[in-house]
Amino acid sequence: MSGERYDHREAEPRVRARWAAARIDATPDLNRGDARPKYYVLEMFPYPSGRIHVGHSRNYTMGDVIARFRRASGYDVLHPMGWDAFGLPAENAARERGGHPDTWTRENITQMKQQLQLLGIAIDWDREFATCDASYYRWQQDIFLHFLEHGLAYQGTSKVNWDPVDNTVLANEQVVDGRGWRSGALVETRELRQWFLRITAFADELQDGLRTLERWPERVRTMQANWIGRSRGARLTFALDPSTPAPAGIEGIEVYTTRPDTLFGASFVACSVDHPLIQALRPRADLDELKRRVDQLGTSQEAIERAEKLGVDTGLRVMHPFVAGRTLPVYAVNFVLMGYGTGAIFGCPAHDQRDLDFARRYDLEVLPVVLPPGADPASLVIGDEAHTGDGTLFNSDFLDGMDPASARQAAIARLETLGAGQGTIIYRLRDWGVSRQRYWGCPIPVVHCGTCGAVPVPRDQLPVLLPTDVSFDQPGNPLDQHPTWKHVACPKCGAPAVRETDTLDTFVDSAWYFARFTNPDFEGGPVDPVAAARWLPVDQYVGGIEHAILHLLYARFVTRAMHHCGLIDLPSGEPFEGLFTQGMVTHETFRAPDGTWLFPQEVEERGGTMWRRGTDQPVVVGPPVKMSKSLRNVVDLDHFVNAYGADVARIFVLSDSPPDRNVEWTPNGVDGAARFVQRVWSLVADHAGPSPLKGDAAPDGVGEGRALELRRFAHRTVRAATADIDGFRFNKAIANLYALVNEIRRDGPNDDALTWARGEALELLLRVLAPFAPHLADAAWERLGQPGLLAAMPWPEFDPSLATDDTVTLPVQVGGKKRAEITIERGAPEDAVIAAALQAGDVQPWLNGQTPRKVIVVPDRIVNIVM
RNA sequence: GCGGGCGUGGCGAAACGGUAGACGCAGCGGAUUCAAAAUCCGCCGUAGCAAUACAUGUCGGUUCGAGUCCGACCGCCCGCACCA
Repeated sequence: MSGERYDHREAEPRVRARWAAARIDATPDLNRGDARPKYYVLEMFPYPSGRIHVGHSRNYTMGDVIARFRRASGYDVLHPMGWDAFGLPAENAARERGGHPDTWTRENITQMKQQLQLLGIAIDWDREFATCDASYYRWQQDIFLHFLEHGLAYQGTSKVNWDPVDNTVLANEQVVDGRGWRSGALVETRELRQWFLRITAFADELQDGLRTLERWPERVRTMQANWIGRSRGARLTFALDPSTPAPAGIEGIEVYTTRPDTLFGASFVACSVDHPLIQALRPRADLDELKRRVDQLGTSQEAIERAEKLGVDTGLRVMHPFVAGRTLPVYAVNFVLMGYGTGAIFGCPAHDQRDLDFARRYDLEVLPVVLPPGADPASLVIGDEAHTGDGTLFNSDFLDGMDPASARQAAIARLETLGAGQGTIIYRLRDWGVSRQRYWGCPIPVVHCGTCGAVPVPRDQLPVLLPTDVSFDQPGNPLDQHPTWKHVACPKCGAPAVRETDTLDTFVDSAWYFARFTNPDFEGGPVDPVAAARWLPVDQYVGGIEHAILHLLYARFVTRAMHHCGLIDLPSGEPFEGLFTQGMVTHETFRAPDGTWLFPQEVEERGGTMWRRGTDQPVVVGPPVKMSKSLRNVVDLDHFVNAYGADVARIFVLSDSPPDRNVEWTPNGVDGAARFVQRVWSLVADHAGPSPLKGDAAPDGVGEGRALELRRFAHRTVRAATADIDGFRFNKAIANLYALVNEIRRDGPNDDALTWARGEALELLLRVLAPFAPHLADAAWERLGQPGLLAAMPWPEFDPSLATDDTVTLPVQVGGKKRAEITIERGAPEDAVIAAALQAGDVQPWLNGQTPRKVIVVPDRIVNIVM
């Protein structure tokens, strides 16, 4: 043992310099003759929020492992990086600390880029851009104009959270318990003119396309399908009962339902407080009060749905379409939204939980019409739970005896005959409101003219640049308050007009950046058709599960819309062929007696409990949660890399936990990874004697004994670890490498054969380790005197004859419990396996001398003797 | 509230429906050391001297065989359209 230590402070920068000189991160030239199959790896680009911590590193490390693995496996790899740089936090920072959002953002980008480089992530930085670069958002404005021309962008109105004290629109995140986060004022709801993108035009395609995404997690596809929410149902109109007083001009209420089969169980009709009928009845004290309460909930769906179900009886009644003389009360309620369906529903309490809760509260009739299987129609009582499952229709006239699915058809047919309604398909998905009343975003390229209306900014006048001289000392949108910026001549008639002061939702920025990466300098349009055709779709996209719905759906939509406008040629419309959703890095939280959060380096353990470092203050330790600056449970990347090295961070965040699950950052786990690095190094430093690494021929004896065992183990490890990387089981790949290190270190005869086998195993180890711990692997390669860079070498191959054993050990079960093991030739015929199993000594006592009823043999896996 | 997911030793985990606990951490014992750190070797689900029994959030089901499939429940996590 030489005792030589691996010095990451010396090795990591040196190895990175060698990579840089060899340009291992460069994207291969499109036009070269010997192009290989392409592979586009992309991590969701980050919001430049400040310094990164070790928690951020996991996403990029995973992408880097994939990129390095694919590069070695013979692909032309594109692995770019950029910055999702517009958004609220920069504006908040400007308001709180002064300065300009642009300055704050650029400083963060500089820092984060350095830190990513420190981690050794092999990114082609030549393609870097930030969404706040005018050279990027200029093309986004161009895309917006195309959408406008194709009817995919339009103006409408929608509700926003309004802070009456700050006179500003609040994000849902900025509404805390119904109050503005800064002012504390009760939030109001306002209806504003806004820009929308017509995502609903692609609802069917977006839903159907999910079926083709075979390399997406099933749960993400399910969530998106539910979000789009295509449903078949019926629109029908309940005619107002002429004997009740109705507002002039309103003769009926149109509702949408997915359950026309339950129409005979209807006991009320419920309208949104914003429904035209309810508006026509106002002002009226009880309705006004309900409207006020609804408005105070804000616009978030969660708040609305969690609120207690409330309603006001309008006093109006409507007539049942199927039953002459039967009328239903009409309520205004707080749980029906104007934006979904027709803004009105009929309630069938027996078969819908929400309707049942409402009916119980207001003492409305509960009439079951679907009889659960096996239930008795005479004694069936609906308690606190609605029956939403299958059954047989009863109490339902012409539908009696049908199952719900047929009853739906029959009810729709009858409605259509009566002229009272028709079958239809609707979507839960709403058009995408992209207007934001904020400064730090992409300006919407439109001018509002008193005579010409909304006029697109001519293409030759793009980009509409954000003004830099803005002030954040007053609330509201700085663009709106800017003294000159918005005042321009109408592009059409030349009369004085004003610019649109709304900017685009930052989800628009991230909905097409992956396409721009294929040629970020292209001047002929948003996307270079040649480069996009070469590189798209992204072969492997990596990011957090929190983006399962919105970001991914918007990107799928924009890709289709761009294809529709001829901006991109991607008939599938699917930008991401493979998707992997990674888990977060978590850490315990620490809290001082006075309630302030403490950084991990501010606490220490003494006598089994945690104390504030150097004091006698006890520390409250909280459970591990996602690393975040606000809770201070973060480990700074620069400090960590200085102390342990980038590779220890890389190994740690990928070992221990499956990549799609969270991993808890612990000091002990870090030490384990650091120990592994040193073990690898000592194997390298101590390697001497005959070795394939020096070109020595295999000595006699490598085909037997320990040498053969080690060779088999090493080749098996390459096979398993390769499959693990390919299948995103990075934790298992690393566990296999740990096991290989243990195996190389195991005692054995001190002979040339084993020494040579160790050299072979060491080479295979380093080559498979290279994507995970690239600095260590290349430094070790150099230390072994090998020429060139591991980072540029092809992926190692294993010898199938060594990776497969010719005997297998089978467990023998009796009655499903393991009683013995037999070792037998791989692929032995079934009767030989049965004979060996029945003769096994440990099996005999369990047979009691009887003949088994049955013996189940799973070839090369298991034997089960059934008595 | 609605939609989606997860739950296995003291801890992170592994396990094509086929030997539950690979690999790592912690712990325990030993070697080395004047001593400690580091390093190395061994043990390590629970009960039991052992044979064995019991163990994958809880309860039930399918199967020769269930951590894995099905149903109900409990707990935690993600999303809910203006955080990114």
